[in-house]
Amino acid sequence: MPNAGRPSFRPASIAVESPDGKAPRHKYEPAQIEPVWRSRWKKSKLFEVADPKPGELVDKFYVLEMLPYPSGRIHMGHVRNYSIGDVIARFWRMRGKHVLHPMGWDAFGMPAENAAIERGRHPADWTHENIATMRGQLEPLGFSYDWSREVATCEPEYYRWEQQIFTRMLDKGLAYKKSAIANWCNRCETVLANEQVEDGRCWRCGSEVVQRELDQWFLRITRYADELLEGLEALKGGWPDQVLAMQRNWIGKSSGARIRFPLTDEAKRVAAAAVGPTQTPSALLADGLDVFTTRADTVYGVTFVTVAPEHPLARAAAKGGPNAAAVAAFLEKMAKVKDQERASESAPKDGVATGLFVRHPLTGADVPVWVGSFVLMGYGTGAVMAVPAHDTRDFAFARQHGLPIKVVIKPVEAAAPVVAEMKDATTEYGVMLASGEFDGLSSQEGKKKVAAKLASMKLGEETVSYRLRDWLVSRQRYWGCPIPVVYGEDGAVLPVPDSELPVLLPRDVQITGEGGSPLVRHPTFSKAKDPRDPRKPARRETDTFDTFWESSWYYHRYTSPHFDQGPFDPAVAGAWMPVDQYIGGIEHAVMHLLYARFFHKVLIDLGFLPQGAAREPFKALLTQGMVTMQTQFVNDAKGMPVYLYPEQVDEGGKARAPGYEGVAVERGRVEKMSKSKRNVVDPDAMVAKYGADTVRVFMLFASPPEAELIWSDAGIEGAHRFLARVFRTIRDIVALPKAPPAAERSGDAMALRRKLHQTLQRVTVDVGERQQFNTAIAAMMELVNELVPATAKVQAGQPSPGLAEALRESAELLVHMLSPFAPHLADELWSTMDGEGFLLSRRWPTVDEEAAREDAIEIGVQVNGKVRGRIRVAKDAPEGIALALAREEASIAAHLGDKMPKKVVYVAGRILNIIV
RNA sequence: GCCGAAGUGGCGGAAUCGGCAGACGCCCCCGAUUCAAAAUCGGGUUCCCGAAAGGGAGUGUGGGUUCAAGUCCCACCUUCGGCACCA
Repeated sequence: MPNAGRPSFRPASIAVESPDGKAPRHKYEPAQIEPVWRSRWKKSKLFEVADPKPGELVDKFYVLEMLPYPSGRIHMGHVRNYSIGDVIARFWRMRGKHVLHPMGWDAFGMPAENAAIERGRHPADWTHENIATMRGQLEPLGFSYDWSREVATCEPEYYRWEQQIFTRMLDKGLAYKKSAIANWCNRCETVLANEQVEDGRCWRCGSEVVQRELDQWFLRITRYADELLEGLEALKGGWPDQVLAMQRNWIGKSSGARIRFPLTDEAKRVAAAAVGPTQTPSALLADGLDVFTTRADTVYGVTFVTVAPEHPLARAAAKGGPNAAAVAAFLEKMAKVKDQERASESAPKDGVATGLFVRHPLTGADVPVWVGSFVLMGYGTGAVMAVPAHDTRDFAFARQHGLPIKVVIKPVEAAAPVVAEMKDATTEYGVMLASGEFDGLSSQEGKKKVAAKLASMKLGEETVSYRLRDWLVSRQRYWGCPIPVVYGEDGAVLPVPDSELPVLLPRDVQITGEGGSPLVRHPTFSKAKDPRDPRKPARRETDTFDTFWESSWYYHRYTSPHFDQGPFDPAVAGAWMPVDQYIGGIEHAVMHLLYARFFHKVLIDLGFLPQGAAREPFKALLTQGMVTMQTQFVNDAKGMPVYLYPEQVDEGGKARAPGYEGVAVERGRVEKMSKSKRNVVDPDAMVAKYGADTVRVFMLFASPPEAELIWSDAGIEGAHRFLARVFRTIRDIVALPKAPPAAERSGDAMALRRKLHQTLQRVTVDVGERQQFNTAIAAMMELVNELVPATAKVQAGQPSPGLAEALRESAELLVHMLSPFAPHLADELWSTMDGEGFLLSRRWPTVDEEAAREDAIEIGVQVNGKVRGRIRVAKDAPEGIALALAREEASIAAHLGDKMPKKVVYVAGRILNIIV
């Protein structure tokens, strides 16, 4: 973009006369500078970006920060996230990219409902107020958002489209209903979120939480399991390896075999009796008990079979099996224990015998069926064949319950273990034994052959299993997007037709936290008409969507936020997508990012996006760490900690809180900033005190983006001092008398230019490639540390040809480099040097490689691996020269003595190591 | 428990590909400036021994590979993130 014709702006800062009447001084007053520049940016619509026109070749760059939940006030974690995003957005715009940088609100969610319960506020009012407050808090930080694209997900203009997407998913079989377990409080008659369960009790009334089955909506994300897994390959390099690993493990693909153990007659009878005459038996029990195993080679070592407490056979055994009472008691006990604890390896291997038997598919032997705490219904088939000799958990279970152990694998070059002497299972691959026709085969071979044999008997097959489960999207809550379905009198599940969308969330509800979802109790909401025949009544679905739904597609909506013919304009979305840089907390590494990836693929497959669109929505991902701070507390009469806000502690470490005045404050651990621990710093107060630029620079300087950031008041002072130093120094440079151009450059001038261009090089790489903003700022600090004495030298009139020009060049390049970090200050300083327009509209400066070049560098010289001195040599000096120089160095010669070097290791430009 | 990270001076951190540990900032100390203070400017600042020159130790712990390890390998400890209804 050419800069011609742009007006220059007047500086907003005012010169202050010093009281002694000497030269006017300039004081860095952010409060004077920042509002002026923000209003100039706004007036010129600097941050609004036009959509690429069809067919136009645009070098676009989509920078996206995870949209916030409007919880009430902005916290430092948001400020950090958005400061990182803003540096990236501004940097790439200066690099000539056409940048999209939007912001919005993830406005549905539980806290709004909790506020309604606790304070009687309507969730809609509470949410809208919070959005207004938080938008107001973001404004003074000077982020370069295109606010004309703002989105709030609780608006019908937004959620109507996710209703439409849902009906399309329903058509394709991607959405379905099945029974699932939820936390249930009998007293409040309501479903509880996991975080609302404290020690197995309801957080509100304290009564015991039970597991209850409900018919719920699921999305078939498992259909995309393979693609979600394989897609990770394409993200290598752009996404952190750790996130890719977490997603890979979450999907948890494992290859193995499904093996069917036929039921004995008695087991069949018990199973049939339990399901009753009208219901068909579960698919899991149709012709036998299916297990999933990755070790088909150990099938001859099966001594029992373990099923999950939720397994249909366990249920049946509890109702009518030979050991029904004990099984029923066990099932009741397990209903109160979370999967996480049940599956833990150190957990007791609780279990109970069902008294039922199945037949071994190859030997025909009767195998007892047990119910085990560690078997999870959600994985595989909810049943495992137990091979205690070769599986750690089965081994522990067998020992605990006195079940037989049978060795069927031996190491290749050792004898088979003796059962009586075994202390643990031997899980390594080896050679099969005591396995009939398979004896002598390797584990790898055996797995295939066993599976093939079972397949020929129609009692098994090779298969893959995923840890990933289908996504449960139903919530029995009010403040969410209504699921657009009605149920006909005949029980038919009927999607709401497009013409009747959106299904509006009614405003007139009673929110008490008791008696189930407010939508169920609403007088008219659930009363609907049958779309097939409007004369017939139908019952409307009262569940709402999981709020991960909204955040799974919002990044598309930003591309055409006002489009009213569909969720987004496919052409515009196609032009902007994929997101080039996504930035957010590491806590979203698995769920949000997996759901969003899934949605993006579904949107393409449903035709909402062009078929040829890139199948991964986020090309690059930056996961930032949390903002933490020391907690401080005093002890109350019972010795319990009473946490204090930072402002409740005076400099002497004494409390100022009511009731605890003057009490010595104890310092607790450093924890994530949270209201409950009161270790919070209000962004507003910091901006008021130091200015937005200082807050931004500190956030970026204090830690690398992916690491935890520990807030410190002293640290922010340092950031402020740096900016004040930049301000003063550049004003001093601008005020220098103009000298005629020097014909030659002094050593000082060359050294300064070298530092300048090396700094530009470092900042360019640190921001553009490494995304290490702390080191970029450190580099600029180093430059300023050299500008200060150089400026003083010129001010003092000491001759140094070319230095004044080098200083001017430095000032000019520095404001460009600094502008993504401290945009208000940079534009202000730019205006004092008669710069045109805004820095954001200018091009990022180019490194003068010649000026940056370093001819001689210092390298360390080691004697026997210990550094004994340093020499200054050319970067590519040959070994002979380096060695000769080293010998001349007294400190090195002293260590060498007259010993002959045994070996010399020389890496040019890095190290010289002499071994004697 | 499982999956993924992190651990470096008094503090936040730097060291980009195995090559000078501690860049930059904070704190603290000394000096200049000032009637004085703040601010600013200059200097010092890993620890131990030493007056100094210099020497020794040192990147969570224990081992290993290497001419050379904060960086690679093995084991362990501690802290943090996620674990499917918090977002």
